[in-house]
Amino acid sequence: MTPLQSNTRDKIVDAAMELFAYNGYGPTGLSEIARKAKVQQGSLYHFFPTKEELLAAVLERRKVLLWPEVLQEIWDRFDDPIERVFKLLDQYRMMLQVTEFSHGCPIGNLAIELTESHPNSRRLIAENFDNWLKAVEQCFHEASRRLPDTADPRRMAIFVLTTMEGAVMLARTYRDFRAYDAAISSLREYIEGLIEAGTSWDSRKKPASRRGDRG
Amino acid sequence: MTPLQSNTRDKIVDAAMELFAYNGYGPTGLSEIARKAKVQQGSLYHFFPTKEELLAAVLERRKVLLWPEVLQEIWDRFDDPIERVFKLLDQYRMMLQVTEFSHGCPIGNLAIELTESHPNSRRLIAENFDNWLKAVEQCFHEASRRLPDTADPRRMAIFVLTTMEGAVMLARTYRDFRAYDAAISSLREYIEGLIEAGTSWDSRKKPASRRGDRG
DNA sequence: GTCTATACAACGATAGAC
DNA sequence: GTCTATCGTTGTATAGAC
Repeated sequence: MTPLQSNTRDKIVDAAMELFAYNGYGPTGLSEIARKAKVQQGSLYHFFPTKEELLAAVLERRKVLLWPEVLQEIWDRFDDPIERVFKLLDQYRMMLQVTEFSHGCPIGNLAIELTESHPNSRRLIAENFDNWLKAVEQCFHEASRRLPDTADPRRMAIFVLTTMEGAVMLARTYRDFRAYDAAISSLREYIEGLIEAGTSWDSRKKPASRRGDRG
Repeated sequence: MTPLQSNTRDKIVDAAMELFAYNGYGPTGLSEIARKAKVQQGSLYHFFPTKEELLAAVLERRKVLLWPEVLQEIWDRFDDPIERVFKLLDQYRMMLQVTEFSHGCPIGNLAIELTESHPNSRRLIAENFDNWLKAVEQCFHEASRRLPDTADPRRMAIFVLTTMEGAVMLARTYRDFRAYDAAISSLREYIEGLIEAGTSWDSRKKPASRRGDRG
């Protein structure tokens, strides 16, 4: 009912968001969140009766931040949709490098930690993945002129996401980029293979369907 | 110095292994482990002075179990190395199905939970990945006659692992197999594309026979 | 809406009898 | 090597004054 959003609430969500990404949800104590947010622990319970409601607010905020904090700069700087996808993968690589492998994918981390034990949060995690997938799917949709008719933008987006999540997991485990770079280069090979197939025997594409498929 | 391995120790490691896979390392209490193993909590500290030493024993045991519990049956039933890889991926799918998405990859879970906070265990987790990668790499090495010379078995194995880990993560989050199946089908498309490339412009490669042993 | 004090449970780890 | 009792800490959540 208050017309103005309380600043305290935002500080709490921001602090929790960072700590959940860094330490995980379970290991992060509410007192730690209050300390980092520089609010009193009582305020915390004023806005979020339970820890899991705070988690929900964090996951809602992550959904909002996908565009301004993850995609926007890349989308502004690069117009080519395929390039956008690989710049996005570069960005996760840079994040690993800058943080010395201490930050992984904040959504992927919570997915593994919480899907089983916190069914309510599972849905919000899925929505975060959904939005990410939609953005990447849109890239492949926009590049469809270069791709075979059989190429499925949604399926390609899923492949990009699974590769990224797996690659981040291995980079953090090995604390180097060998596996990460290997996975991304295979993904690139796959997508460039599709582009080749899409432009070679189909260079004047899109008028309608044509035969000529595999074999 | 005891010539005979204590049975109590094994019971503890087995119970801990299962609970760590199911609930994670942090959320699993030592009393819970003792209860499940049906030993007294004192015994636990007799064999493992700290919880992290028990974790190390669990991760060492996972390394030992890779062959008999994950690979052997598939390797026995299927000779074709490419088929072995995809049957392995099928097996993770079946595990998800049988456990109703409650079990993911036990190593991947611990990787994300512990790489940052438990540097000592990180090395053992990496060794588990290494052994898995070696087994899959060996498959692609054995199939090299069907693959282009440029194909790198190690890099392909990494791609299989990242895809599997990402696919398991999404399956558990969505609690259905749409993303899992999409990712695996893209991976299959990638690998079959390599096989096509390997046999088309190179069909008389490597003197050995390579004629229909599929199925 | 802020702040202090505290209830109540669970945790990892330890001591010491047997 | 087994078992019980318990220490000291930390966790989430609450109560109630202001």
